[in-house]
Amino acid sequence: MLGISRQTDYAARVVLHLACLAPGARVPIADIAKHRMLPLEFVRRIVGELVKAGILATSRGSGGGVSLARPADEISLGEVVHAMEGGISLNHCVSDRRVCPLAAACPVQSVWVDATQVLGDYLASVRFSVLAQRSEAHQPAHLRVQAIGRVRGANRCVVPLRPGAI
Amino acid sequence: MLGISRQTDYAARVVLHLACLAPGARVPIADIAKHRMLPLEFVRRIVGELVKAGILATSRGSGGGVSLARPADEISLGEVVHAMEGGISLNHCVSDRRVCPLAAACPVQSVWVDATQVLGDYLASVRFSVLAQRSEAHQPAHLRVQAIGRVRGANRCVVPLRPGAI
DNA sequence: ACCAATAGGACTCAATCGATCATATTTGGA
DNA sequence: TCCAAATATGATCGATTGAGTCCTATTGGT
Repeated sequence: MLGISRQTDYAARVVLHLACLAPGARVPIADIAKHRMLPLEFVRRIVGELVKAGILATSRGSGGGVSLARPADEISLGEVVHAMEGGISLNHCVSDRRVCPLAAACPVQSVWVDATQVLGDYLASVRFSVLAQRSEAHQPAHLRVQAIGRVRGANRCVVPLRPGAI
Repeated sequence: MLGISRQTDYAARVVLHLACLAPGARVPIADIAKHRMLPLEFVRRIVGELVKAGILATSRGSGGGVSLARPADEISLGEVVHAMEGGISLNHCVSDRRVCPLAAACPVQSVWVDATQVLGDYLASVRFSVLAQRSEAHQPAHLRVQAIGRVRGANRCVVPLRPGAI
């Protein structure tokens, strides 16, 4: 089946979870795994990848946790897919023409290129700020409250709350 | 890397090869593997899959070989991808919502559905008749001649030639 | 100084992918 | 009738990658 890996699926849910919280909120990985029903140890590795990609930021120690490295508005689903899958390239000849000796005369090559572009453009157009808004329509505010519960003095980092959010 | 498997790549080239020949032409698998520079034994298995999917037809015995099961105009790249990959479904929750307990409230699920649709529609719009025409622009007629060379009396099947071809 | 909470990184296990080999089966022609 | 030419099928195999687990390093609080 042509599709994303489990890791990418989970990664998207992790980022979505953080995007649903107050901007800059930091929560432990275990919280995310619990609320989104994901295997804890696996989420650890995924978070590591997303940190390397500059999408998430972490802090260790008591009171530490995970937060978005940038505003949710500046993170696209395409970026997460790119980070976890190592890129989108429907066929090898898309990223490197030389792998196929017949590429110069191959009419399919350009189709793979176009299809890759079509898919990539679509995913890049989906921003997590929009996804978070849609999510709120379904799940009132209880997820946001979870983050606020551990804000006080957490790891010497003042978490900026949304205006009006208790 | 998010992309098709090697099998699908090869399958597309096999179908393209046949689409470039005279309509209904039948050639041995070995010929295809040789001209398209593909591993012979692997092409055998791929052809088997494409036959099951109703895209190719084979005949055994001396003079046997492979041919398109339908006119190239009625075969799309999407169909080949579907046959080889077992479908296009960017995430499991696309083909079966129940695999994710949070699907009902998940704003990403609909994005995977849409992205799957976008990609599938594009690939379905690419027909091999068009690809074959583009190919001819690059490679004059030598591939077609290869097929004609073994047409006479082949497997008691009269191969219809394109008008004007030798 | 110690302890508990937390992320980071190494590691294991199994499934899948890509490719090959060996054998059986069918067909046309000498 | 027999042989050669072809595909069909199933077993096999190594390498890669996916999914999941365990141990170690770091940090903040008491």
